[in-house]
Amino acid sequence: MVGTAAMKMPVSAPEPAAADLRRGAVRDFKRAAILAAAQGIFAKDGLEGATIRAIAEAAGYTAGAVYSYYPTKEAIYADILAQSLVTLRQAVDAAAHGQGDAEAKLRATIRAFFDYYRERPQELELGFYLFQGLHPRGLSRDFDRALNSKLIAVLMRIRGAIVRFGRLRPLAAHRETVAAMCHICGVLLMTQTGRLKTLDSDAAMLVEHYIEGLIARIRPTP
Amino acid sequence: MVGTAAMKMPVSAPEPAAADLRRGAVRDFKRAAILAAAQGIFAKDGLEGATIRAIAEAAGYTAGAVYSYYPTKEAIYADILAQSLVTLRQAVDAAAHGQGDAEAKLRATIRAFFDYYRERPQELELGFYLFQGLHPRGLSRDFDRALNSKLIAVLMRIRGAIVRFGRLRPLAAHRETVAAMCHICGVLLMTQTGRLKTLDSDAAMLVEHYIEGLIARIRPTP
Amino acid sequence: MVGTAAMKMPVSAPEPAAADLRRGAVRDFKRAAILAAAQGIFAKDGLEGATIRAIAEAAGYTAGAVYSYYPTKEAIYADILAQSLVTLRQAVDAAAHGQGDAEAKLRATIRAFFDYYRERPQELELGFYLFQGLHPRGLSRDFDRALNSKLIAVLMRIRGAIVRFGRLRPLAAHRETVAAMCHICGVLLMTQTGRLKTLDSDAAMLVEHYIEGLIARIRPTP
Amino acid sequence: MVGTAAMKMPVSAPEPAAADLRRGAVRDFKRAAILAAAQGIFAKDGLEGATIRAIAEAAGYTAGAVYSYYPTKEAIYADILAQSLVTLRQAVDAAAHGQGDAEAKLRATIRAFFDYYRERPQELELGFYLFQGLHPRGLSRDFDRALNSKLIAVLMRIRGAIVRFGRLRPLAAHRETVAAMCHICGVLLMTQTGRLKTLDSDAAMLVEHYIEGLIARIRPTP
DNA sequence: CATGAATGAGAGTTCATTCAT
DNA sequence: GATGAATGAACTCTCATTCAT
Repeated sequence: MVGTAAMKMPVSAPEPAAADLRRGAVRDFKRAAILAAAQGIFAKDGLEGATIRAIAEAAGYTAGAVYSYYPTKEAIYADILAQSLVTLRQAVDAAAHGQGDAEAKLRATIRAFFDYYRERPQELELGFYLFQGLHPRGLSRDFDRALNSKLIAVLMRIRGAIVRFGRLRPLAAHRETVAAMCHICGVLLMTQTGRLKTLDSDAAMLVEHYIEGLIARIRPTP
Repeated sequence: MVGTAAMKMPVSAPEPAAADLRRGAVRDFKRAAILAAAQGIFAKDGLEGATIRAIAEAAGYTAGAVYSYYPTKEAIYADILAQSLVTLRQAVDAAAHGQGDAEAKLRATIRAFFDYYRERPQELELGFYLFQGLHPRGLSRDFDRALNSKLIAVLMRIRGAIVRFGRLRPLAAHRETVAAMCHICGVLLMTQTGRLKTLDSDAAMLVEHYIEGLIARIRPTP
Repeated sequence: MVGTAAMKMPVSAPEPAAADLRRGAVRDFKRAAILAAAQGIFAKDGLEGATIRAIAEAAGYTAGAVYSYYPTKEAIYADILAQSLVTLRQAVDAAAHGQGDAEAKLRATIRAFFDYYRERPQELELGFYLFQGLHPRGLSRDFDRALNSKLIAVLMRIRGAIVRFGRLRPLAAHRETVAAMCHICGVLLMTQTGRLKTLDSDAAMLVEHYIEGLIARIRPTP
Repeated sequence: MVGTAAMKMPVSAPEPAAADLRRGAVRDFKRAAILAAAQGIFAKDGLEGATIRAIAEAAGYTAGAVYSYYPTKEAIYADILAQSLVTLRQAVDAAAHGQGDAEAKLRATIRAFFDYYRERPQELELGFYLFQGLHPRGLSRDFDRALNSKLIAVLMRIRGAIVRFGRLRPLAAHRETVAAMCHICGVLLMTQTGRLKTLDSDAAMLVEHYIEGLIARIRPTP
């Protein structure tokens, strides 16, 4: 019977499947190691300043070895960015999930967006490279679309929180969503580039200030 | 007298001082030509994508000639940025100058900041390169300071307009100033990188929206 | 007996000798598969343009596996060439065999030489690579000798046909043989490289023309 | 007056023009040096085996320097080939020019073609690379055409000699021309690749033999 | 025997920069 | 001051080959 046979399986021919699984896992692991190394190098040296050799070395490989995991320097970059946006969305989701009422959810959502990048300056920097690196010969059109859809997924969370709290009409909700993203990104930009420190301002405080303004502006009148 | 000296100039052996002046003027002129060419190339190809050869060619020179005017590719970049910030400040000044009351001045100041870069995407892009290109092996510490002081000069204009309109205390005024700059920069970032277009939003409208909120927030109670 | 051994083979633990035989046969089969794949790749990409990976893939293997059958890329190439020359000789033999008198045999022999390569541009191309690729770090001296002996075997067929028809003395026969080969090779060279097409000439007609001249030249006077 | 001014020219501003001339000559000289070095390397290592570094070194330069003379490895190769064909035509012309009657001119023309390459095995080898290297991704279509026209120019010389001697009709003359070229090329091919030596034949004798046959075949009947 | 990871050498090409003229 | 030649280091990417599994 199938059951019996299945129980025997581990005995007679278990290794191929198990070996394949293991091999796949090892491969994924190494790929991730390269990715991690690349993230550091990219953040340190920029999209063009980074070299495959540096990435490989940081991951404990020779340059050639990297090419069995990624066909191109840009492909590594693309992978990092895509994963980053997914993690960001998860972070935003998780933050909102732990809150009670709509106002708390809205606050948490925006804060999560900000905190995510504040805690990961490397990923922020990577994003900035993209922001400007697009025209030259940035990633492919396909990748650009995939990226945008991931970014929009995050924005939808913010928008949802705004609508649930403020009961705004679609257009107004959209405007507030985009404005919030712009503001946060602006603050992050200034923080990351060291301009804010010089100006003796605290990024987190600015974000709180913005949230207060937003809440006050869209709070539904009873 | 100046007149006499000037009339002698064209002849044959001008006064040493006059010759120096002329030579200096010619030199400045050529320098400016290189700068203008570089601005186009940098904006088109990025900080690392741009080559000295391309810049030189665009300016009608050979690569070697550029080195008589700038010791380094980065130095050219630095010069462009510095000049850009000066022009920005002048633009902001001019905008506020043409207005009547404090509210109009405040609106005009913020709009001028935004418009300046909206109309000069090249200079904005250049700024972005700086924002992230600083760590790698960006410009020298001295240049960084010079840059900051120029940026602060611009911010002082915004701050002044806010104070004159809102009569805020120093701390609050500072916070609103920085927040405004962050917001504008965020909007510009999103515009420039094409993210806003996708999101179907209008940059100018976002700015107006922000100005409304700001005015409402800090309008002195009668 | 062979029969007994053969019947035992499929079962489980065959006689060592039989197992060796089978293993050898399987090995030869796989070797041939790699050879066939390599022939296509070599012809398509050239001797240096071809990669072991491409050959392996075309044969359904990975690069590493190829090394179980051939120690070197050049060795594969050498094997292809050797087999090609054997097939050529067989083709020439077969063509002459089907003919009646000496004149017909001579015509058929030369035509067969020409037709063989005209119908197999890949093998011709391979030969050209050899013709020039020899010096660089071409095949070993041993292989070169083996190759020559195979080529001479073919020439002996042509020589035989010439002698049987023309009753020439050895020296004259030799000269005509070599001249014929040169002529055919020249025509093939021009055809293969596309020079003849441009010159609006027909390869086959040229060969026939040459055969006519040869026959006329050496026909024994009655 | 213009005349006077012109006579003064050498005095006042002669150097620019002279310097330019000299500079141009020096450049041409260096270019030629690189070409000569490249010819050796290409002949030794083949079209793909040759490296820019090797060529540069043989010419006493660094790799980068070569690129200010040729944009590409293929461009060097193309230049060599083009020049070779021009020289070949000149050699053929010169040979025929020194002869008296039509028969001597025909003999001299064909011999010149053969001798040219026999004395320049490097150039012959280069040509063979082309003959086969065309399909892969050989030189550009434009270059291929330019090459063919040069080759045809040579053939026209042979054809002219044949017509003047044999008074053949166009079609027959064309056929004999192409056949002669094929034959010579075939002999050269066998010589160059070392096959003839093994076969104990003398290339020059083969060519003479062919010429005899040709002359006998097309000699106008009185 | 076959795989796939990994190496290490090397190729073409580009460029900032230097320097003699 | 301007040129153009030249250097030398670097980069991305490719591949034959080896070897543990």
